[in-house]
Amino acid sequence: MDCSSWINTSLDLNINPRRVHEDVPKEVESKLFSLGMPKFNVEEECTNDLEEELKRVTAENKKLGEMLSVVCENYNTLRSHLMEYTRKNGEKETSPTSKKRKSESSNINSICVMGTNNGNSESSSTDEESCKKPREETIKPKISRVYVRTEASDTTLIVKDGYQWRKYGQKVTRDNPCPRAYFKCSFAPSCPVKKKVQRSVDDQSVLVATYEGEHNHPQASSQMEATSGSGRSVALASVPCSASLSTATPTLVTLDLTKSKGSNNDSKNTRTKVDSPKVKQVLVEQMATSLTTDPNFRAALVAAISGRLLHNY
DNA sequence: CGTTTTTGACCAGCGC
DNA sequence: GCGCTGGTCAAAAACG
Repeated sequence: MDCSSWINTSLDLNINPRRVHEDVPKEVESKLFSLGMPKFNVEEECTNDLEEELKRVTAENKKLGEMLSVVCENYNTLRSHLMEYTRKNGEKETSPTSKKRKSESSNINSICVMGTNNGNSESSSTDEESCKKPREETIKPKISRVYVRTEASDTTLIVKDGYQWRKYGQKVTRDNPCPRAYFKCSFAPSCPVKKKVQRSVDDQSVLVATYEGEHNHPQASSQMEATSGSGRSVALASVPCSASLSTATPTLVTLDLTKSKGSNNDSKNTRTKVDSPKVKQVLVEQMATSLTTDPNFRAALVAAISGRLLHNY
């Protein structure tokens, strides 16, 4: 259920800013201050207060972490119940209104991605069970359904799945006020695959993508990166999901995006999951979000910048 | 200028 | 046969 549970995109940076501060000479400190950066306060009378504050914040952080894990656990339990329920409902669904939908519902294979579609979402809760299997394995039935969590404010009906799609229609359906978008695979002219994307009636932050048919060509994403200038269908399938920060010295901060994906995680199981291009994409987006929102990463940036300045002067 | 998106029109299946 | 609905087409607009 929770993709973040099988691969941790948080870098868990262990930066100690105080150590940086102690190494900064006064002239650099004043230059940093003139650049608008906060002046490092190393006065002794503040140290005790700061340590107390640090302890308090650490304890609070720990408590919040425990609460978060409980909430995630409950969420995952509820989600598994929901998936089980929808799966059973799908089996019962034998009397749709139209002939086309009859054939559609006969062999729908639901996949719940529930990841961040656009990288803006802070949600780290994903469907682990469904993430375990790459879509290529579950596309055997002609029709499959994928659920993708997006920002509720995001009005686009774009589901990034590594393929290149051309929108050919949009329609408001009776049972859902949100419009349904129709896409054809545009990577290969002969590819018969179609995709319908519509927001869920129950939860409008969830996009429901219904795939019809099978691709008769390899996934476009890796070739797209190299050959096409069109950035409309962005996929980062080939980017390894590895980032590391060296904190051995306060002056060195390294983002290692060149590591092979295998070296990132010992778990064989996890590696299999990461091999799915869709999962990779979600991971990369989650990692980008983690980086930009992680206060530790910001602290590391400050350390790196101050360290660089220290070297220059 | 080529490609993609938008959107109104059209078509086919279904229920009454 | 008629109306409703979902799906597709294609011309125009938008975009890079």
